[in-house]
Amino acid sequence: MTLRLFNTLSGQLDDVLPADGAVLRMYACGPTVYDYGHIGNFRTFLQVDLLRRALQLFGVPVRHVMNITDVDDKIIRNAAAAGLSIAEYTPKFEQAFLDDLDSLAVQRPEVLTRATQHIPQMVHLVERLAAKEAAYRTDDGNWYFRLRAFPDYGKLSKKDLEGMTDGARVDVDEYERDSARDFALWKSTRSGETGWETAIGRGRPGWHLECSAMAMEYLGESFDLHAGGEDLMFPHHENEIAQSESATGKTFARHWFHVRFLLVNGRKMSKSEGNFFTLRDLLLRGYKASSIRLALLSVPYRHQLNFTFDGLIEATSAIDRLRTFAARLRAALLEPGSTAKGLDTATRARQEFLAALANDLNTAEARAPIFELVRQGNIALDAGLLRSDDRDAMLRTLDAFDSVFAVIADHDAAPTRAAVEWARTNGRLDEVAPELLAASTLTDAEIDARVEERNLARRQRNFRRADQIRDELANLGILLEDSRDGIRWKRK
RNA sequence: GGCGCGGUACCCAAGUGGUAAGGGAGAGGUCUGCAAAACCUUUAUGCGUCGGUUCGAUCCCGACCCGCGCCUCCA
Repeated sequence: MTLRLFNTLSGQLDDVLPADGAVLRMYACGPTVYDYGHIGNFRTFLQVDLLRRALQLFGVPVRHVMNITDVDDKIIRNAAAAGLSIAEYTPKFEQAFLDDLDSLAVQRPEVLTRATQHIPQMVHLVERLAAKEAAYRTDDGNWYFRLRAFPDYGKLSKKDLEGMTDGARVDVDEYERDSARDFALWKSTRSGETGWETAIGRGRPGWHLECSAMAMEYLGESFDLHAGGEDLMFPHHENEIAQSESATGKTFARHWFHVRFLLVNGRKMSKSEGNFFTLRDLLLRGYKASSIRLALLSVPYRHQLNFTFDGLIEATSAIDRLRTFAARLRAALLEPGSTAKGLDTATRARQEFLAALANDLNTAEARAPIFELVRQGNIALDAGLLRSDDRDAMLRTLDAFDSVFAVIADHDAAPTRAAVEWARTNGRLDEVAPELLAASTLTDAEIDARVEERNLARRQRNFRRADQIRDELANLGILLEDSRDGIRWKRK
Protein backbone atom coordinates (compact mmCIF):
# COMPACT_ATOMS: atom_id res chain seq x y z
CA MET A 1 0.00 0.00 0.00
CA THR A 2 1.26 3.48 -0.85
CA LEU A 3 0.72 6.44 1.40
CA ARG A 4 -0.96 9.40 -0.26
CA LEU A 5 -0.29 12.61 1.60
CA PHE A 6 -1.22 16.22 1.10
CA ASN A 7 1.75 18.14 -0.23
CA THR A 8 1.74 21.85 0.59
CA LEU A 9 4.03 22.49 -2.35
CA SER A 10 1.89 20.81 -5.01
CA GLY A 11 -1.39 21.60 -3.28
CA GLN A 12 -2.67 18.05 -3.77
CA LEU A 13 -2.38 14.50 -2.48
CA ASP A 14 0.87 12.94 -3.66
CA ASP A 15 2.28 9.45 -3.23
CA VAL A 16 5.05 9.37 -0.69
CA LEU A 17 7.85 7.20 -2.05
CA PRO A 18 11.64 7.33 -1.74
CA ALA A 19 13.22 9.00 -4.75
CA ASP A 20 16.13 6.58 -4.54
CA GLY A 21 13.83 3.60 -4.29
CA ALA A 22 15.37 2.56 -0.99
CA VAL A 23 14.98 4.85 1.98
CA LEU A 24 12.61 7.74 2.49
CA ARG A 25 14.66 10.73 3.56
CA MET A 26 12.74 13.17 5.72
CA TYR A 27 13.60 16.21 7.77
CA ALA A 28 11.48 17.60 10.57
CA CYS A 29 11.99 20.91 12.28
CA GLY A 30 12.63 20.22 15.94
CA PRO A 31 12.34 22.31 19.07
CA THR A 32 14.16 25.39 20.23
CA VAL A 33 15.33 24.29 23.64
CA TYR A 34 14.76 27.35 25.80
CA ASP A 35 11.94 25.94 27.96
CA TYR A 36 9.72 22.89 28.40
CA GLY A 37 7.68 22.09 25.33
CA HIS A 38 3.90 22.46 25.46
CA ILE A 39 1.46 19.94 24.09
CA GLY A 40 0.85 22.12 21.05
CA ASN A 41 4.47 21.53 20.14
CA PHE A 42 4.02 17.85 20.78
CA ARG A 43 1.02 17.58 18.52
CA THR A 44 3.34 18.22 15.62
CA PHE A 45 5.97 15.78 16.81
CA LEU A 46 3.29 13.15 17.41
CA GLN A 47 1.89 13.57 13.93
CA VAL A 48 5.36 13.30 12.44
CA ASP A 49 5.81 10.16 14.52
CA LEU A 50 2.56 8.84 13.12
CA LEU A 51 3.81 9.57 9.62
CA ARG A 52 7.07 7.68 10.11
CA ARG A 53 5.32 4.76 11.81
CA ALA A 54 2.78 4.55 9.00
CA LEU A 55 5.56 4.55 6.41
CA GLN A 56 7.27 1.72 8.25
CA LEU A 57 4.03 -0.22 8.42
CA PHE A 58 3.72 0.19 4.66
CA GLY A 59 7.21 -1.22 4.30
CA VAL A 60 9.04 2.03 3.55
CA PRO A 61 12.33 2.40 5.44
CA VAL A 62 12.78 5.89 6.84
CA ARG A 63 15.77 8.09 7.50
CA HIS A 64 14.41 10.85 9.67
CA VAL A 65 16.51 13.82 10.72
CA MET A 66 15.45 16.27 13.39
CA ASN A 67 17.31 19.36 14.48
CA ILE A 68 17.64 20.77 17.94
CA THR A 69 17.90 24.54 17.79
CA ASP A 70 20.26 25.28 20.64
CA VAL A 71 21.15 28.84 19.73
CA ASP A 72 18.66 31.64 19.14
CA ASP A 73 17.51 34.93 20.62
CA LYS A 74 15.35 33.42 23.35
CA ILE A 75 18.01 30.98 24.43
CA ILE A 76 20.60 33.75 24.58
CA ARG A 77 18.23 35.95 26.54
CA ASN A 78 17.22 33.24 29.03
CA ALA A 79 20.76 31.98 29.48
CA ALA A 80 21.98 35.50 30.16
CA ALA A 81 19.21 36.00 32.69
CA ALA A 82 20.30 32.81 34.42
CA GLY A 83 23.94 33.83 34.30
CA LEU A 84 24.84 30.86 32.12
CA SER A 85 26.38 30.29 28.73
CA ILE A 86 24.02 28.79 26.18
CA ALA A 87 26.00 25.54 26.32
CA GLU A 88 25.25 25.38 30.04
CA TYR A 89 21.64 26.45 29.64
CA THR A 90 20.25 24.24 26.88
CA PRO A 91 21.11 20.62 27.87
CA LYS A 92 18.48 20.52 30.60
CA PHE A 93 15.71 21.46 28.19
CA GLU A 94 17.01 19.25 25.43
CA GLN A 95 16.92 16.32 27.84
CA ALA A 96 13.43 17.28 29.00
CA PHE A 97 12.32 17.33 25.37
CA LEU A 98 13.74 13.86 24.73
CA ASP A 99 12.20 12.54 27.93
CA ASP A 100 8.83 13.93 26.88
CA LEU A 101 9.15 12.25 23.48
CA ASP A 102 9.82 8.97 25.27
CA SER A 103 6.80 9.49 27.51
CA LEU A 104 4.61 9.95 24.46
CA ALA A 105 6.08 6.88 22.75
CA VAL A 106 7.50 9.02 19.97
CA GLN A 107 10.18 7.09 18.12
CA ARG A 108 13.57 8.75 18.03
CA PRO A 109 14.60 10.06 14.64
CA GLU A 110 17.55 8.27 13.06
CA VAL A 111 19.56 11.46 13.40
CA LEU A 112 19.28 14.26 15.95
CA THR A 113 21.43 17.26 15.14
CA ARG A 114 22.32 20.36 17.08
CA ALA A 115 22.70 23.71 15.42
CA THR A 116 25.80 24.67 17.38
CA GLN A 117 27.63 21.62 16.06
CA HIS A 118 27.13 22.58 12.43
CA ILE A 119 28.46 26.12 12.23
CA PRO A 120 31.03 25.27 9.51
CA GLN A 121 28.33 23.81 7.26
CA MET A 122 26.25 26.96 7.70
CA VAL A 123 29.17 29.23 6.95
CA HIS A 124 29.91 27.22 3.86
CA LEU A 125 26.33 27.62 2.69
CA VAL A 126 26.56 31.39 3.07
CA GLU A 127 29.78 31.35 1.05
CA ARG A 128 28.12 29.37 -1.72
CA LEU A 129 25.27 31.86 -1.80
CA ALA A 130 27.66 34.79 -1.79
CA ALA A 131 29.52 33.30 -4.74
CA LYS A 132 26.24 33.34 -6.64
CA GLU A 133 25.43 36.87 -5.52
CA ALA A 134 22.45 35.53 -3.61
CA ALA A 135 23.89 36.65 -0.28
CA TYR A 136 25.45 39.92 0.73
CA ARG A 137 27.15 41.37 3.76
CA THR A 138 26.18 44.72 5.19
CA ASP A 139 28.58 47.10 6.87
CA ASP A 140 27.48 45.96 10.33
CA GLY A 141 28.61 42.41 9.52
CA ASN A 142 25.21 40.82 9.00
CA TRP A 143 24.62 38.57 6.02
CA TYR A 144 21.32 38.66 4.17
CA PHE A 145 19.71 36.60 1.49
CA ARG A 146 18.90 38.56 -1.66
CA LEU A 147 15.29 37.73 -2.36
CA ARG A 148 15.49 39.07 -5.90
CA ALA A 149 17.93 36.26 -6.63
CA PHE A 150 15.16 33.68 -6.20
CA PRO A 151 12.15 34.36 -8.44
CA ASP A 152 10.30 31.29 -7.12
CA TYR A 153 10.02 32.80 -3.65
CA GLY A 154 6.51 32.22 -2.31
CA LYS A 155 5.87 28.96 -4.17
CA LEU A 156 5.31 27.01 -0.96
CA SER A 157 3.05 29.40 0.94
CA LYS A 158 1.48 30.67 -2.31
CA LYS A 159 2.36 34.21 -1.46
CA ASP A 160 2.89 36.79 -4.10
CA LEU A 161 5.90 38.90 -3.19
CA GLU A 162 4.67 41.83 -5.24
CA GLY A 163 1.36 41.82 -3.43
CA MET A 164 2.83 41.94 0.01
CA THR A 165 5.48 44.57 -0.37
CA ASP A 166 6.05 46.87 2.49
CA GLY A 167 3.07 46.00 4.60
CA ALA A 168 2.78 47.62 7.96
CA ARG A 169 4.48 44.72 9.66
CA VAL A 170 7.68 44.72 7.67
CA ASP A 171 10.59 46.52 9.21
CA VAL A 172 11.00 48.97 6.39
CA ASP A 173 13.53 51.03 8.24
CA GLU A 174 15.82 48.11 9.10
CA TYR A 175 19.21 49.40 8.10
CA GLU A 176 21.07 48.73 4.91
CA ARG A 177 19.17 45.87 3.44
CA ASP A 178 18.60 45.96 -0.30
CA SER A 179 14.99 45.05 0.25
CA ALA A 180 12.93 45.04 3.40
CA ARG A 181 12.03 41.40 2.74
CA ASP A 182 15.60 40.13 2.55
CA PHE A 183 16.09 37.85 5.50
CA ALA A 184 19.09 37.39 7.77
CA LEU A 185 21.39 34.43 7.16
CA TRP A 186 24.00 35.35 9.71
CA LYS A 187 23.91 37.87 12.52
CA SER A 188 27.13 39.53 13.56
CA THR A 189 27.94 39.67 17.25
CA ARG A 190 30.48 41.50 19.33
CA SER A 191 33.07 39.68 21.36
CA GLY A 192 31.52 38.83 24.67
CA GLU A 193 28.21 38.00 23.00
CA THR A 194 27.36 34.49 21.88
CA GLY A 195 29.07 33.93 18.56
CA TRP A 196 31.62 32.08 16.47
CA GLU A 197 34.73 33.40 14.69
CA THR A 198 34.35 32.28 11.08
CA ALA A 199 35.45 33.05 7.55
CA ILE A 200 32.37 35.22 7.09
CA GLY A 201 33.02 37.11 10.31
CA ARG A 202 32.12 36.77 13.93
CA GLY A 203 28.50 36.00 14.54
CA ARG A 204 25.79 33.42 14.90
CA PRO A 205 23.51 31.70 12.42
CA GLY A 206 20.02 32.78 11.52
CA TRP A 207 17.38 30.19 12.22
CA HIS A 208 16.52 29.43 8.60
CA LEU A 209 20.14 28.77 7.72
CA GLU A 210 20.44 26.07 10.38
CA CYS A 211 17.80 23.82 8.94
CA SER A 212 19.03 24.09 5.37
CA ALA A 213 22.60 23.30 6.32
CA MET A 214 21.74 20.35 8.55
CA ALA A 215 19.14 18.87 6.22
CA MET A 216 21.63 18.88 3.37
CA GLU A 217 24.40 17.54 5.59
CA TYR A 218 22.46 14.40 6.47
CA LEU A 219 20.00 13.96 3.62
CA GLY A 220 21.73 15.46 0.60
CA GLU A 221 20.91 18.53 -1.43
CA SER A 222 17.61 17.07 -2.54
CA PHE A 223 15.45 14.80 -0.44
CA ASP A 224 11.95 13.37 -0.11
CA LEU A 225 9.98 15.11 2.59
CA HIS A 226 10.16 18.05 4.96
CA ALA A 227 7.83 18.36 7.95
CA GLY A 228 6.89 21.00 10.47
CA GLY A 229 4.11 22.98 12.10
CA GLU A 230 1.89 25.09 9.88
CA ASP A 231 3.36 28.30 11.22
CA LEU A 232 6.76 27.37 9.82
CA MET A 233 5.47 27.33 6.27
CA PHE A 234 6.06 31.04 6.07
CA PRO A 235 8.63 32.40 6.39
CA HIS A 236 10.82 29.61 7.74
CA HIS A 237 10.27 26.93 5.12
CA GLU A 238 9.96 29.43 2.32
CA ASN A 239 13.35 30.79 3.32
CA GLU A 240 14.86 27.33 3.56
CA ILE A 241 13.76 26.67 0.00
CA ALA A 242 15.10 29.99 -1.22
CA GLN A 243 18.56 29.65 0.26
CA SER A 244 18.92 25.94 -0.43
CA GLU A 245 17.74 25.96 -4.01
CA SER A 246 19.69 29.11 -4.79
CA ALA A 247 22.85 27.42 -3.59
CA THR A 248 22.34 24.03 -5.24
CA GLY A 249 20.12 24.67 -8.21
CA LYS A 250 18.17 21.56 -7.17
CA THR A 251 14.77 20.96 -5.65
CA PHE A 252 15.27 21.03 -1.88
CA ALA A 253 12.45 18.86 -0.54
CA ARG A 254 9.89 17.33 -2.90
CA HIS A 255 7.11 16.96 -0.38
CA TRP A 256 6.13 19.39 2.38
CA PHE A 257 4.08 18.15 5.31
CA HIS A 258 2.49 20.71 7.62
CA VAL A 259 0.62 19.98 10.84
CA ARG A 260 -2.11 22.38 11.84
CA PHE A 261 -2.29 23.97 15.22
CA LEU A 262 -3.60 22.81 18.54
CA LEU A 263 -6.09 25.25 20.03
CA VAL A 264 -7.18 25.62 23.61
CA ASN A 265 -10.52 27.27 24.27
CA GLY A 266 -10.64 27.97 20.58
CA ARG A 267 -7.36 29.91 20.61
CA LYS A 268 -3.92 28.97 19.51
CA MET A 269 -1.91 27.48 22.33
CA SER A 270 1.29 29.43 22.67
CA LYS A 271 3.86 30.63 25.10
CA SER A 272 3.14 34.25 24.33
CA GLU A 273 -0.58 33.82 24.98
CA GLY A 274 0.17 32.04 28.25
CA ASN A 275 -2.59 29.51 27.59
CA PHE A 276 -0.47 26.40 27.33
CA PHE A 277 -0.06 23.07 29.07
CA THR A 278 3.14 21.12 29.17
CA LEU A 279 3.13 17.35 29.06
CA ARG A 280 4.23 17.34 32.70
CA ASP A 281 1.30 19.53 33.71
CA LEU A 282 -1.11 16.95 32.37
CA LEU A 283 0.70 13.92 33.75
CA LEU A 284 0.71 15.50 37.21
CA ARG A 285 -3.01 16.07 36.97
CA GLY A 286 -3.40 12.34 36.56
CA TYR A 287 -3.87 12.02 32.80
CA LYS A 288 -1.99 9.15 31.22
CA ALA A 289 0.62 9.54 28.53
CA SER A 290 -1.34 7.20 26.26
CA SER A 291 -4.50 9.30 26.67
CA ILE A 292 -2.61 12.41 25.63
CA ARG A 293 -1.07 10.59 22.70
CA LEU A 294 -4.39 9.30 21.41
CA ALA A 295 -6.18 12.60 21.95
CA LEU A 296 -3.56 14.49 19.95
CA LEU A 297 -3.46 11.84 17.23
CA SER A 298 -7.14 11.20 16.70
CA VAL A 299 -7.90 14.42 14.91
CA PRO A 300 -6.25 14.26 11.48
CA TYR A 301 -3.19 16.46 11.11
CA ARG A 302 -4.72 18.81 8.57
CA HIS A 303 -7.43 19.98 10.97
CA GLN A 304 -7.10 22.25 13.93
CA LEU A 305 -7.62 20.39 17.17
CA ASN A 306 -9.31 22.08 20.09
CA PHE A 307 -7.71 20.66 23.21
CA THR A 308 -10.04 19.86 26.14
CA PHE A 309 -9.88 17.75 29.27
CA ASP A 310 -13.04 16.02 28.07
CA GLY A 311 -11.03 14.94 25.07
CA LEU A 312 -8.42 13.36 27.33
CA ILE A 313 -11.07 11.55 29.33
CA GLU A 314 -12.66 10.26 26.16
CA ALA A 315 -9.30 9.01 24.93
CA THR A 316 -8.76 7.26 28.25
CA SER A 317 -12.06 5.42 27.94
CA ALA A 318 -11.38 4.49 24.34
CA ILE A 319 -7.97 3.06 25.25
CA ASP A 320 -9.49 1.12 28.13
CA ARG A 321 -11.87 -0.49 25.71
CA LEU A 322 -9.03 -1.49 23.40
CA ARG A 323 -6.81 -2.77 26.20
CA THR A 324 -9.62 -4.72 27.82
CA PHE A 325 -10.42 -6.41 24.55
CA ALA A 326 -6.77 -7.24 23.81
CA ALA A 327 -6.33 -8.71 27.29
CA ARG A 328 -9.53 -10.69 26.97
CA LEU A 329 -8.44 -12.11 23.62
CA ARG A 330 -5.07 -13.19 24.96
CA ALA A 331 -6.55 -14.78 28.07
CA ALA A 332 -9.35 -16.65 26.31
CA LEU A 333 -9.12 -20.43 26.17
CA LEU A 334 -10.14 -21.31 22.62
CA GLU A 335 -10.58 -24.36 20.47
CA PRO A 336 -7.94 -24.74 17.78
CA GLY A 337 -8.82 -23.87 14.21
CA SER A 338 -10.56 -20.92 12.67
CA THR A 339 -13.91 -19.67 11.43
CA ALA A 340 -14.63 -17.88 8.21
CA LYS A 341 -16.36 -15.07 10.06
CA GLY A 342 -13.57 -14.61 12.61
CA LEU A 343 -10.82 -14.45 10.02
CA ASP A 344 -12.87 -12.18 7.79
CA THR A 345 -13.56 -9.78 10.65
CA ALA A 346 -9.87 -9.54 11.45
CA THR A 347 -8.75 -9.17 7.86
CA ARG A 348 -11.32 -6.62 6.88
CA ALA A 349 -10.56 -4.46 9.89
CA ARG A 350 -6.89 -4.52 9.01
CA GLN A 351 -7.50 -3.59 5.40
CA GLU A 352 -9.83 -0.75 6.24
CA PHE A 353 -7.40 0.51 8.84
CA LEU A 354 -4.53 0.55 6.35
CA ALA A 355 -6.64 2.17 3.65
CA ALA A 356 -7.66 4.98 5.98
CA LEU A 357 -4.07 5.64 6.98
CA ALA A 358 -2.94 5.57 3.37
CA ASN A 359 -5.58 8.19 2.67
CA ASP A 360 -3.66 11.20 3.95
CA LEU A 361 -3.22 9.71 7.44
CA ASN A 362 -6.91 9.87 8.23
CA THR A 363 -6.62 8.78 11.85
CA ALA A 364 -10.25 9.40 12.70
CA GLU A 365 -11.32 7.09 9.90
CA ALA A 366 -8.62 4.57 10.79
CA ARG A 367 -9.95 4.12 14.33
CA ALA A 368 -13.43 3.07 13.23
CA PRO A 369 -12.66 -0.42 11.83
CA ILE A 370 -10.58 -1.22 14.89
CA PHE A 371 -13.47 -0.47 17.22
CA GLU A 372 -15.74 -2.43 14.94
CA LEU A 373 -13.32 -5.33 15.34
CA VAL A 374 -13.55 -4.95 19.11
CA ARG A 375 -17.30 -5.18 18.97
CA GLN A 376 -17.40 -8.17 16.65
CA GLY A 377 -14.66 -9.89 18.61
CA ASN A 378 -16.50 -9.40 21.88
CA ILE A 379 -19.71 -10.73 20.43
CA ALA A 380 -17.91 -13.83 19.15
CA LEU A 381 -16.22 -14.35 22.50
CA ASP A 382 -19.51 -13.98 24.35
CA ALA A 383 -21.09 -16.54 22.05
CA GLY A 384 -18.14 -18.91 22.39
CA LEU A 385 -17.69 -18.93 18.62
CA LEU A 386 -14.08 -17.77 18.42
CA ARG A 387 -11.28 -20.21 17.53
CA SER A 388 -7.60 -19.74 18.29
CA ASP A 389 -6.58 -18.82 14.74
CA ASP A 390 -9.31 -16.19 14.69
CA ARG A 391 -7.87 -14.78 17.85
CA ASP A 392 -4.37 -14.70 16.42
CA ALA A 393 -5.59 -12.89 13.32
CA MET A 394 -7.40 -10.34 15.48
CA LEU A 395 -4.32 -9.82 17.61
CA ARG A 396 -2.25 -9.24 14.47
CA THR A 397 -4.70 -6.55 13.38
CA LEU A 398 -4.45 -4.92 16.80
CA ASP A 399 -0.67 -5.09 16.53
CA ALA A 400 -0.77 -3.30 13.20
CA PHE A 401 -2.94 -0.62 14.75
CA ASP A 402 -0.65 -0.31 17.73
CA SER A 403 2.50 -0.16 15.62
CA VAL A 404 1.17 3.23 14.53
CA PHE A 405 -1.01 4.49 17.38
CA ALA A 406 1.06 2.90 20.17
CA VAL A 407 -1.56 3.11 22.90
CA ILE A 408 -2.70 -0.46 23.57
CA ALA A 409 0.58 -1.73 24.99
CA ASP A 410 0.57 -0.13 28.42
CA HIS A 411 3.67 1.95 29.14
CA ASP A 412 1.89 4.56 31.20
CA ALA A 413 3.38 3.87 34.60
CA ALA A 414 6.90 5.10 33.85
CA PRO A 415 6.03 8.57 32.50
CA THR A 416 3.68 9.24 35.38
CA ARG A 417 6.22 8.05 37.93
CA ALA A 418 8.90 10.19 36.29
CA ALA A 419 6.63 13.22 36.30
CA VAL A 420 5.87 12.81 39.99
CA GLU A 421 9.58 12.42 40.68
CA TRP A 422 10.27 15.54 38.63
CA ALA A 423 7.65 17.44 40.63
CA ARG A 424 9.26 16.23 43.83
CA THR A 425 12.71 17.50 42.89
CA ASN A 426 11.38 20.76 41.49
CA GLY A 427 9.21 21.70 44.44
CA ARG A 428 5.97 21.26 42.53
CA LEU A 429 4.39 18.45 44.52
CA ASP A 430 1.39 20.69 45.18
CA GLU A 431 0.47 20.28 41.51
CA VAL A 432 0.22 16.51 41.77
CA ALA A 433 -3.25 14.96 41.84
CA PRO A 434 -3.76 13.45 45.33
CA GLU A 435 -4.72 9.99 44.14
CA LEU A 436 -1.59 9.91 42.00
CA LEU A 437 0.57 10.51 45.05
CA ALA A 438 -1.34 7.90 46.99
CA ALA A 439 -1.18 5.29 44.25
CA SER A 440 2.49 5.92 43.69
CA THR A 441 3.14 4.81 47.27
CA LEU A 442 1.66 1.37 46.58
CA THR A 443 3.77 -1.26 44.88
CA ASP A 444 2.23 -3.86 42.60
CA ALA A 445 2.99 -6.55 45.18
CA GLU A 446 1.12 -4.64 47.87
CA ILE A 447 -1.84 -4.24 45.57
CA ASP A 448 -1.79 -7.95 44.74
CA ALA A 449 -1.80 -8.74 48.45
CA ARG A 450 -4.82 -6.52 49.05
CA VAL A 451 -6.60 -8.09 46.10
CA GLU A 452 -5.89 -11.55 47.50
CA GLU A 453 -7.19 -10.47 50.89
CA ARG A 454 -10.42 -9.33 49.27
CA ASN A 455 -10.65 -12.54 47.30
CA LEU A 456 -10.51 -14.51 50.52
CA ALA A 457 -13.27 -12.38 52.01
CA ARG A 458 -15.37 -12.97 48.91
CA ARG A 459 -14.95 -16.71 49.10
CA GLN A 460 -16.14 -16.52 52.68
CA ARG A 461 -19.05 -14.45 51.36
CA ASN A 462 -17.95 -11.59 53.57
CA PHE A 463 -19.01 -9.01 51.00
CA ARG A 464 -18.91 -6.13 53.45
CA ARG A 465 -15.21 -6.64 53.95
CA ALA A 466 -14.62 -7.28 50.24
CA ASP A 467 -16.37 -4.08 49.22
CA GLN A 468 -14.49 -2.15 51.85
CA ILE A 469 -11.15 -3.24 50.39
CA ARG A 470 -12.36 -2.45 46.88
CA ASP A 471 -13.36 1.04 47.98
CA GLU A 472 -10.08 1.64 49.72
CA LEU A 473 -8.16 0.66 46.61
CA ALA A 474 -10.45 2.81 44.48
CA ASN A 475 -9.57 5.80 46.62
CA LEU A 476 -5.94 5.10 45.80
CA GLY A 477 -6.74 5.04 42.10
CA ILE A 478 -6.78 1.26 41.75
CA LEU A 479 -9.76 -0.22 39.94
CA LEU A 480 -10.78 -3.85 40.29
CA GLU A 481 -12.66 -5.99 37.84
CA ASP A 482 -13.95 -9.44 38.74
CA SER A 483 -14.17 -11.61 35.67
CA ARG A 484 -14.67 -15.25 34.92
CA ASP A 485 -10.92 -15.56 34.30
CA GLY A 486 -10.00 -13.99 37.63
CA ILE A 487 -9.55 -10.54 39.04
CA ARG A 488 -7.92 -7.77 37.07
CA TRP A 489 -6.77 -4.51 38.56
CA LYS A 490 -5.48 -1.41 36.91
CA ARG A 491 -4.31 2.00 37.91
CA LYS A 492 -6.82 4.67 37.05
C1' G B 1 -6.48 44.44 3.65
C1' G B 2 -4.21 39.63 1.32
C1' C B 3 -4.03 34.16 1.65
C1' G B 4 -6.10 29.68 3.81
C1' C B 5 -9.13 26.33 6.85
C1' G B 6 -13.56 25.00 9.29
C1' G B 7 -19.11 25.07 10.85
C1' U B 8 -22.25 17.22 10.92
C1' A B 9 -26.30 14.49 17.06
C1' C B 10 -25.21 16.22 24.32
C1' C B 11 -19.43 16.35 23.34
C1' C B 12 -15.29 14.80 19.85
C1' A B 13 -15.41 13.41 14.85
C1' A B 14 -15.36 10.53 9.63
C1' G B 15 -17.76 10.71 5.19
C1' U B 16 -20.46 10.48 0.31
C1' G B 17 -24.26 13.38 -5.57
C1' G B 18 -28.84 8.65 -3.95
C1' U B 19 -30.37 9.45 1.58
C1' A B 20 -25.53 10.03 7.84
C1' A B 21 -18.66 5.69 10.20
C1' G B 22 -16.42 5.51 14.87
C1' G B 23 -15.37 7.15 19.98
C1' G B 24 -17.17 9.42 24.55
C1' A B 25 -21.41 10.59 27.51
C1' G B 26 -26.78 9.50 28.62
C1' A B 27 -31.17 5.95 28.96
C1' G B 28 -33.22 0.82 29.18
C1' G B 29 -31.98 -4.45 29.32
C1' U B 30 -28.66 -9.19 29.91
C1' C B 31 -24.73 -11.01 33.12
C1' U B 32 -22.81 -10.34 38.38
C1' G B 33 -23.34 -11.15 45.81
C1' C B 34 -23.01 -5.87 44.50
C1' A B 35 -19.97 -3.26 41.28
C1' A B 36 -16.70 -3.11 37.15
C1' A B 37 -15.89 -5.10 32.40
C1' A B 38 -18.54 -7.13 28.28
C1' C B 39 -22.87 -7.62 25.12
C1' C B 40 -27.81 -5.95 23.16
C1' U B 41 -31.22 -1.83 22.25
C1' U B 42 -31.57 3.39 22.03
C1' U B 43 -29.97 9.08 20.87
C1' A B 44 -29.35 13.78 13.58
C1' U B 45 -36.01 13.01 7.85
C1' G B 46 -30.72 15.87 9.93
C1' C B 47 -25.21 17.73 8.19
C1' G B 48 -24.30 27.06 9.70
C1' U B 49 -28.22 30.30 6.67
C1' C B 50 -30.45 31.50 2.00
C1' G B 51 -30.64 30.74 -3.10
C1' G B 52 -29.10 27.83 -7.62
C1' U B 53 -27.70 23.31 -10.65
C1' U B 54 -29.75 18.16 -10.58
C1' C B 55 -34.53 13.02 -11.14
C1' G B 56 -32.05 13.61 -6.42
C1' A B 57 -27.27 17.72 -2.36
C1' U B 58 -24.96 17.42 3.83
C1' C B 59 -21.66 16.46 -0.26
C1' C B 60 -21.39 20.78 -6.70
C1' C B 61 -22.03 26.46 -7.61
C1' G B 62 -23.11 31.48 -5.56
C1' A B 63 -24.11 34.87 -1.64
C1' C B 64 -24.26 35.62 3.43
C1' C B 65 -23.41 34.62 8.87
C1' C B 66 -20.06 32.63 12.55
C1' G B 67 -15.24 30.64 14.31
C1' C B 68 -10.00 29.91 13.63
C1' G B 69 -5.03 30.16 11.45
C1' C B 70 -1.10 32.57 8.53
C1' C B 71 0.76 37.25 6.55
C1' U B 72 5.80 39.01 12.73
C1' C B 73 9.38 35.09 17.02
C1' C B 74 6.25 30.65 17.25
C1' A B 75 5.01 23.33 16.48
